[in-house]
Amino acid sequence: MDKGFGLTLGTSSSSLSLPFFSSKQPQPQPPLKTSSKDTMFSVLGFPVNLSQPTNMEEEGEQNRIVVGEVDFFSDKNKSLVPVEHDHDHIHQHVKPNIKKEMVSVDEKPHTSNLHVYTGLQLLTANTGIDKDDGVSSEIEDKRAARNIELAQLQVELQHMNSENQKLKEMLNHVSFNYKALQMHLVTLMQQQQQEPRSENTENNVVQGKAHEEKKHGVVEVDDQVSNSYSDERTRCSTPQKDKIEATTRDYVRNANGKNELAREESPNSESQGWGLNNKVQKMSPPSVMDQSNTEATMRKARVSVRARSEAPMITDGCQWRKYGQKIAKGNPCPRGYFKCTMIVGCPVRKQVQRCAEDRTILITTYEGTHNHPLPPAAMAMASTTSAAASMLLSGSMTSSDGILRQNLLSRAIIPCSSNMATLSASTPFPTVTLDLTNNNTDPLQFQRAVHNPAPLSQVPFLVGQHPQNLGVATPFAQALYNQSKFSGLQFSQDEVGSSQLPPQAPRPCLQQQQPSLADTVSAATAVITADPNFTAVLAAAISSIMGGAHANNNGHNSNEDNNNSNINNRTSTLSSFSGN
DNA sequence: CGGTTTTGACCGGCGC
DNA sequence: GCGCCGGTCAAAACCG
Repeated sequence: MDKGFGLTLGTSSSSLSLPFFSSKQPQPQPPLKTSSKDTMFSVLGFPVNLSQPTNMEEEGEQNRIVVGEVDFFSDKNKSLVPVEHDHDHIHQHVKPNIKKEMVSVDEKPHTSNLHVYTGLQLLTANTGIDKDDGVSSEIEDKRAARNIELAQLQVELQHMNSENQKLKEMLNHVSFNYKALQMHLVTLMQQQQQEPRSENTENNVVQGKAHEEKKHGVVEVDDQVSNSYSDERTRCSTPQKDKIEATTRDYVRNANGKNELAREESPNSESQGWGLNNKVQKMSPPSVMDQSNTEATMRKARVSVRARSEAPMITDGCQWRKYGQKIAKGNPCPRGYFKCTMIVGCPVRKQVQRCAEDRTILITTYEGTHNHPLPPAAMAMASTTSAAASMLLSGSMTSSDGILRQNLLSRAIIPCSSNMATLSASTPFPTVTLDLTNNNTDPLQFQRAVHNPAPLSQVPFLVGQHPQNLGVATPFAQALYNQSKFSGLQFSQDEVGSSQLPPQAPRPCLQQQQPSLADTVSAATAVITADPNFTAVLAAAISSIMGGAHANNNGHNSNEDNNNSNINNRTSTLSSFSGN
């Protein structure tokens, strides 16, 4: 049964005075009225009163619509089409109005003729007018599907909006926590500045040493970190005169415009970014020694990387300036000294020297933490060295749990710990040595070769028999992998060419593994990142370290700060790692 | 010409 | 106290 629906188009005050025509025959139209049965809505901007079935007429397969005195029908496309009998009339009297109103409709955001027709369709559905016509029902199905799709999109949009809102809230929460922690840190620092350093003074008395960084003109106070190492790395006390002289020298050099020297002469300048007054620190040693001492220790902590490279220096993304070269004892190869020149005042330095036993091995030792933003290419290595240094320090506490935590982290990062990297607390500076050469089966051996003193203790640190696993599973390894990519070393034959190697040079073991290494690295990355437990385990390990650091560094908020910052470093590296 | 490298000198720690 | 050694400085040389 064909059913149409009648529409009465009118204004709020009166019906449209449009000539009436009908496809069939003119029928008297009732005046615009709104009854309880009527449904008012808008078509093309006109208020439309749906009054059924008074104006409904039979129109074959088409839906007959009577708009005011104008008779319309809805064609297959649901377009409102006046009946064709009087086109001139339509064009003359109706079409202009319709066009005008359609334009006005289209100009409305999110409003279109489709909506109008959809409204009609919905009205059709709401009014219970069925169309059992096959074509119309097909169209209806399509439109229904479209409506469903639209509804789904709207739901999805709402969902995304709510999710976005949640993310905003999370961001605000994190920002708030960050600010709160920052405030807490500042408060603790201020409190500590006011407290007498009785604890460390007692330590100094007990040890009979008041450690002073003579060259820096700053007293270095022993803390747990320095206690944990041999006395080799502690400095004998010097009279106040030396400090004054050193400080005076700094100021003289400052007057000479040697900014770099001024920075170099004072490790405290590393704290300038934290808003601490360099001069005040020099003049009031006890109050700020925790941070300066920690930073000094951080600067002393080193990360040594062994990698095969024919290049004079591996590319790690940072800019370096060579400031010296020495022939070290026991190694005919000169050792180059480099400073980071990314910004003036960056405390990071590195030493580059070829291994005496195997000159294809390049030993790069990093020292310090960058105090400036790093390019992405340098991020991995910088965060790795920083994390390594802080890990070294956090694990070097006097309490045994330092080692415990260290192992925990290492095992969390690399479950199958082995001998790829070693940690030495016996050298003058605590050093983490990472071997990428895959040559040494005995890390202690090369450790002794690199560091003259025999290790008092070697903490089995990270890493697997398989450097492939190392390559991505740790921040270290990620950085090393990147580093090798940067320097074009062993990990890919395509990236640097093996032509850099002298023909007579024996192929490194790792290089023989090159073809499979990159693939293995990718596979390992996929496997590890696919493991949901990995992040959890790592987070637990970091939390453990942080908790332990808090316990151990009770009252030593500079260490806490370092730990926090380094946790950030680890996290950033982890993020980049996870992003692979 | 400005930045970088080279290289001899210098400094401080440490062992004898 | 002296010498050795690692690390740094700074003037000169070099380079783009």
